[in-house]
Amino acid sequence: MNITTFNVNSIRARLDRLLGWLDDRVPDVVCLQELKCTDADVPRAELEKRGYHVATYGQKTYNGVAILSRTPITDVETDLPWAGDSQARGIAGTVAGVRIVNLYVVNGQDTASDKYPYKLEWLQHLRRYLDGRTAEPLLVCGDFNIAPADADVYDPASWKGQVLCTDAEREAFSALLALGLTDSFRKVNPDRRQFTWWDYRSSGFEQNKGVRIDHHLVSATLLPRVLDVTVDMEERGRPQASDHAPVTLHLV
DNA sequence: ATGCCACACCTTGTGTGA
Repeated sequence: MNITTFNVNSIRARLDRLLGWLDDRVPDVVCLQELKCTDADVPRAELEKRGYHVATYGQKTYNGVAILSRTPITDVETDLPWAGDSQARGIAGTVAGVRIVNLYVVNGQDTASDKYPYKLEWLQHLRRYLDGRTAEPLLVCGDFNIAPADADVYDPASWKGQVLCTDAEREAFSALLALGLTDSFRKVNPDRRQFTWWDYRSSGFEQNKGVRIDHHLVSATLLPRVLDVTVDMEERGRPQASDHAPVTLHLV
């Protein structure tokens, strides 16, 4: 079983690429972020035609998340991590006995922006939501907008103190792990320098100037099933690609 | 210090992303 997290940066603008990628890779489960459209505007029929069950939590213009699965998705939950959040950033569902929480974490824009304290508040709500849920086979994946360590950044000096890399964000990430979750990529590849997002500007991808911000966190009961985590660099290099690469967790 | 690119918006420039 494989589960991909992919920030598509607009499911409508990316539809041809997304469908081409699905036809090529035939993934079991796909967690999408940044749909940038309402549930009604999600091209559901195109996905279902390919054999996917589709659960969405959309929003106009910004945010929006979805889970696609070749087998049924049960117990779908939206409005994560708390009901008072007005932004569509979290959806959960159970697939083949694995509880999957798909997240589009707040970017934060800049430490001086109001969006930055909102990001930290959002992460606190996420921690509260996940607390007590890590005993089951749980996968928390998505675009975390946090590079957990300097090893996850192409130029740590230039990123120091910048949003995605601040101490407060990294502490919030560690606090999630402390609930009983493991950063599966780093567990499997302790020393590998691999990014998941590259800036569209200034040939970021061509120069491999990226950051690792898309993650698969697994609970202790799921960890023994982890085989590998791979980043689809080929897809990121294609014309009209998202600025994120699809990242796939391979389970036994 | 700014723009560099890409996307949505009932667009013709602005906000946001990371």
